[in-house]
Amino acid sequence: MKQPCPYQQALDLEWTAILDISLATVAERAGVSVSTVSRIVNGETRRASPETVARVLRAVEEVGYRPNSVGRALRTRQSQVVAMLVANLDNPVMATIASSTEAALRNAGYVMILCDTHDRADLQDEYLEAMRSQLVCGFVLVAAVPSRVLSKLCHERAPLVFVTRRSPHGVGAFVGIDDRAAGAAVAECFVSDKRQRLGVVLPVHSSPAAKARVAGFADRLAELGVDPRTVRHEMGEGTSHLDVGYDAAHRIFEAGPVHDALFCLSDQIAYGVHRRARERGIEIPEACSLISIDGSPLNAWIAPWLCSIQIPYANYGEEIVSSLKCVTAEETAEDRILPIQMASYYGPIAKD
Amino acid sequence: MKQPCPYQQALDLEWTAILDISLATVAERAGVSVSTVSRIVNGETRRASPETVARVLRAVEEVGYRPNSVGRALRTRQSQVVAMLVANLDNPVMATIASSTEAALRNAGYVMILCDTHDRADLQDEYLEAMRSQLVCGFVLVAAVPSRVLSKLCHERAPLVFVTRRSPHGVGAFVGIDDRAAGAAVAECFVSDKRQRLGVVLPVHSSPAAKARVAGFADRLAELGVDPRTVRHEMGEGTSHLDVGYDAAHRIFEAGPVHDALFCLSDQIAYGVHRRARERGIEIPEACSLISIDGSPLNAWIAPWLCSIQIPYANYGEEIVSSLKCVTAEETAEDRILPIQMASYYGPIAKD
DNA sequence: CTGAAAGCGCTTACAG
DNA sequence: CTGAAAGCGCTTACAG
Repeated sequence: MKQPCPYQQALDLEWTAILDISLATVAERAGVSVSTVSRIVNGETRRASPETVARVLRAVEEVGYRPNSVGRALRTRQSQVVAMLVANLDNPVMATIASSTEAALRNAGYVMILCDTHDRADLQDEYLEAMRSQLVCGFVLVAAVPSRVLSKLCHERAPLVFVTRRSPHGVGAFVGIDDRAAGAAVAECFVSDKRQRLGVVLPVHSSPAAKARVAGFADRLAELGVDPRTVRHEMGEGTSHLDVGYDAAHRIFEAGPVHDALFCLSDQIAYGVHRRARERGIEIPEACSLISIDGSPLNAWIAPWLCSIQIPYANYGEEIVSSLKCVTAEETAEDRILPIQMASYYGPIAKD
Repeated sequence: MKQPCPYQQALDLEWTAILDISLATVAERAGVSVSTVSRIVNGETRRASPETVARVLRAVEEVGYRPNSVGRALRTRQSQVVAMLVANLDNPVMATIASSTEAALRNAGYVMILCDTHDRADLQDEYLEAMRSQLVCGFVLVAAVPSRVLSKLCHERAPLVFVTRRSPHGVGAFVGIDDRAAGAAVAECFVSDKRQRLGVVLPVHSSPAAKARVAGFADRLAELGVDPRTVRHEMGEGTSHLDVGYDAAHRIFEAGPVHDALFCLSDQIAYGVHRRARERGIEIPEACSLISIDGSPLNAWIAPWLCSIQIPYANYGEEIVSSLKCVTAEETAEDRILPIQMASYYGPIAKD
């Protein structure tokens, strides 16, 4: 039988000792069994007499009882912890998704373990194993890469939600946008702006999502009567998209402003292109307009020269959590495709 | 006695069932007791015969055993999880700190639960309670506010590390910069640039750290022969520092460019001021130079007009983890004051 | 060198 | 309406 360690015995050195206010402590104080206390603190109040309920709740109050999540997790074989694996936390887009997911999880009663996989399959696997051993109740993967453990989890029908990039192993829920449509929207913009000498700036190694954006762009251009073969595709090297844009633009601007419009696959790429243009003395957007995808709120403040398709990253959190609830309940979660919106160049704030 | 559930019995519906590869499974396979397996997987190999060790390790390999962190945490009353409470994840500074801390924790064998307190004392308390019930082995608080539970933890000598802002209750380790020195560095800049009509842009509600920056600025100005009373202090309203800068600059620029240099307490405030200047047609930095504190790497890309004291946020993670190790080991952790560095306006990248 | 046993805090059939 | 008991997976004195 457990010997509850009374409050006073807590050593200065053992700060966790104070958590020794367990069900047993409450039970002893209320003069009932731990079973009864457990039921009552879990809201199973109708199966107990009103007096007992009152007595237990008072005891809970008096000793300041807080349930131990670890004990419960071990018993139920499931915690209230969700694992969030992100390819690159330094990327503001992923940081925004992480932030909104954290808030949505909290509202739903969960907490989030956040892991940065640095886009590496080995780290992703390491984290997936570690998270499973934490008995997490679900996995959220932002921009996942294919990997051994991930494939295993997919086949075990683990509760997985993929964000931004679809499951590399075919199974799992998805939250994101219609990447082809986003590319198409950019094409429409260029054509309605009567831009003639078009270019696309993309990373050397691009994900399926990135490829879909480019394909949607090209297809819509063709539909609008522009031969996609006249469009220049310039790939940039670099770990961050900032570098990618900067690197690609180096070649693009070599011969001066021969292009009058560039499709940048992300805001960060556009920032990189812009820096190069600045250093080359090319006016943006006058000499060459830039359209990207992301629509960071920061653009209104420090990148007013950028036109960007807006992706509602701040709303991803609640969609992710809804999706997670579906997959946890073994329901087949349909894809959640969020709406995108064209953003214009930024003038003064409206209220001004 | 436990009945290990063999691999094959795992239902499709119960994906966690696969974790039923426990010490008992390994023990059975290796023909030894769980005690022995436990010791060996924990590296206690010299107390066992070489043959046993080999047999156990082979069994571990064969069944694909991974220790269950929850079982261990319950038993040892301590997990390998660290709680990170951040005042505002949307703030890029805090996102960078979170990101670097995640990496440092991983290298040290920990994982991080990330919580966004939105600068609210009630949420901070809620999270602190929840994290304690997860048996986290330490707390990292970025820009903590005073609160009931935090005060309790401080007095219990819980393993606490405070980042950016010192402990509001006096006890706990600290990682950050010398805020007075940062303010003083800005003052030196202004004086050596021969700026005459100075201003400070700060939030209406400023933390002790913010006040220290302003005080350091004023004191150094006085030492350099500038009467601090000639400096205008303009406070801006807003939840984000972007709004703060934008709001304050509305009044600052009302009468045109009467100031030739503004000290912005953070990069975000500077962005807000810059947007207002742009809308007013005031040239930055020609008509009015801006110096801020933070030195975000993004400045080089999209805010070349900004001069900013650089704080090494990307190095905070390892300092935080070192500090955490001290406080966990009950050593008295001294403050860790990181060096700051003046950043200049950004020209082309050097290699270019 | 190895194992039986106790127990971390919790939940949940089951019996009464 | 309530409680005794088993057990989640692990660690760790203790005995042999």
